[in-house]
Amino acid sequence: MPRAKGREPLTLVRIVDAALALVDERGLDALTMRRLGGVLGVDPMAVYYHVADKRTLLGHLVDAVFADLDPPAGIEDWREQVRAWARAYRDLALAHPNLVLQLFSYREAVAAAAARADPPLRAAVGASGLPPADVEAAGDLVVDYVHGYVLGEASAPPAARGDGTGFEAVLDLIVTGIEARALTSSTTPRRRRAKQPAR
Amino acid sequence: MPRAKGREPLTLVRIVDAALALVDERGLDALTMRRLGGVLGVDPMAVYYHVADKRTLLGHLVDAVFADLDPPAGIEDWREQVRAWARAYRDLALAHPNLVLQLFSYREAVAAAAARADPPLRAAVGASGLPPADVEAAGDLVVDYVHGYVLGEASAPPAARGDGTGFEAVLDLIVTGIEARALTSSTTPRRRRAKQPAR
DNA sequence: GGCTCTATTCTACGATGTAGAATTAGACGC
DNA sequence: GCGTCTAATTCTACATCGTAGAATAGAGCC
Repeated sequence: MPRAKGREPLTLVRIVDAALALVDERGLDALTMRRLGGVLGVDPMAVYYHVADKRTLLGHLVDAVFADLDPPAGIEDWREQVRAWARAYRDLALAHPNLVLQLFSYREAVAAAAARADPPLRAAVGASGLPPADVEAAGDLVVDYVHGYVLGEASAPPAARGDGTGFEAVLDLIVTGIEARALTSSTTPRRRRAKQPAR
Repeated sequence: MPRAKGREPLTLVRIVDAALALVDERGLDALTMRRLGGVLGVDPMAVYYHVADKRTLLGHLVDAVFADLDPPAGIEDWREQVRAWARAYRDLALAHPNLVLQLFSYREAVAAAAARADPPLRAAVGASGLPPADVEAAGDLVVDYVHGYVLGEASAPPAARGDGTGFEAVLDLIVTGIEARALTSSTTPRRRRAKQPAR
C-alpha cells in the first residue's frame, strides 16, 4: 500500500534520524529493524523499501555522522590547523560514542568518510615544510591517533571522560615532532631506509 | 552426563582455542555457540558449563591473544625500545585481524590486556628524559596510534597490506618528537596551559 | 470504473543466544 | 555389587533477530 494520507511519508532521512537516535540513546544493539519500524510507526519491512539491508543502513549512519565534520576555517598557522582538525574529528566521534565505538571497525564507510574529511589535515601538515613522504606519515599519525584515542575514550560515560589535557599534550608532542623533523630534513637529506638496494 | 571416557574432556583452553581458530579462519560472525559446539564435538550448551556467556567467552579470546605479547628484551636504547614495543604490539594485533578488527571496541578486555602489556613502553619513554606529564602523553600517543593503525590496516587482506614503511616513518616521527620535547623541556619550564588560574 | 505503479504490510523461515529441566557416567562409601 | 551423589553434558523450548517473497492498499491516469 502507498503512504497513508495522514501520516508523513517514510524517507531515508527519517529512517536514518530515527536509527541514529536509537543508537545514541540505547546503544547499537538496540538498533533492530523491528524496533526501528516501531519508533517510525511502520512495519519493520517498510524500511527495506528505502534501504537494501541493515548493513547499508549502518553505512548511512556513519555517513550521516561524518557528513558534518568541518574543522574551523580561517586559521593561518599550520600548527593550529592541525590541532583544530584533530579536535573537530575527536569531538565528532565522541558525539556518537555508541556508533563510533562499535562501528569503527566498519571499514568501508569509515574509511570513505574519513578520506572525505582529511584533505584539510593533509594541507595543514604539508604547510609545515615536511618532505612529502613525511607529510603522509604525519597525517596518518594524527588520524590514527585520534581513532585510537576515541576508541579508548568513547566507552567511558561522558562524565568520567578526561578533561582533554592529555589529548592536548599529545597534540603538542606531534606538532613538536613535525617541526623538529621539518628542520632536520631541510638541511640533511632524507634518512636512509635500511637495506638500500644497489643501483 | 560426565565426560565420556574415550573423548578428551572439554576445558576452557580447548574452548578458547577452537573459538579463536574459528574467528581467525572465518571471521567473528562465524563464531556461534552452535558452530563452536560443532567443532568441539559437543552439544552447544556444554560450553556454558565452562563459560558464563558469549560475552565473557569473547573476553577470554582477547585475553588469550594479548597474553603472549612480550616485546624483545635486551635493547638498551630507549628509541629502539619504543620502536620494538610498537612493532610487537602491532604484529600481535595483526595476527588476529578478525578478532581485533571487530573486537577492539570491546573495552574492558582490551584495556585490561593493554594495561598489562604497556609498562615496558612507559619505561622506555620515561628513559627519554621527558617530564612525567609528557611521558604519559607520549605513551598514550604510541598506544593509540598503534590501535588506530591496526584498526585501519586489519581489514585489508594480508597480501594487500602496506609494507610497514609508513609505520616506521611514523615511529621516526614520534621518536623525533619525544627527543625534541625532552630537549626543550630540560632548558625551558613546562609550557603554560591556557587559562592558568590565579594563585 | 478499471490499470498500473509505488509504498507498505503480512506471513514465514532459518538462525542465534541461552534459560531450565532432564539425563548420564563416573566417583565413592558400604 | 549396589545404591547414592555429583559434575558434566544434553535436550527441549523460547524469544528475538534479519530478511525473502507474496499479498495488498491506495494515488494518479485513462
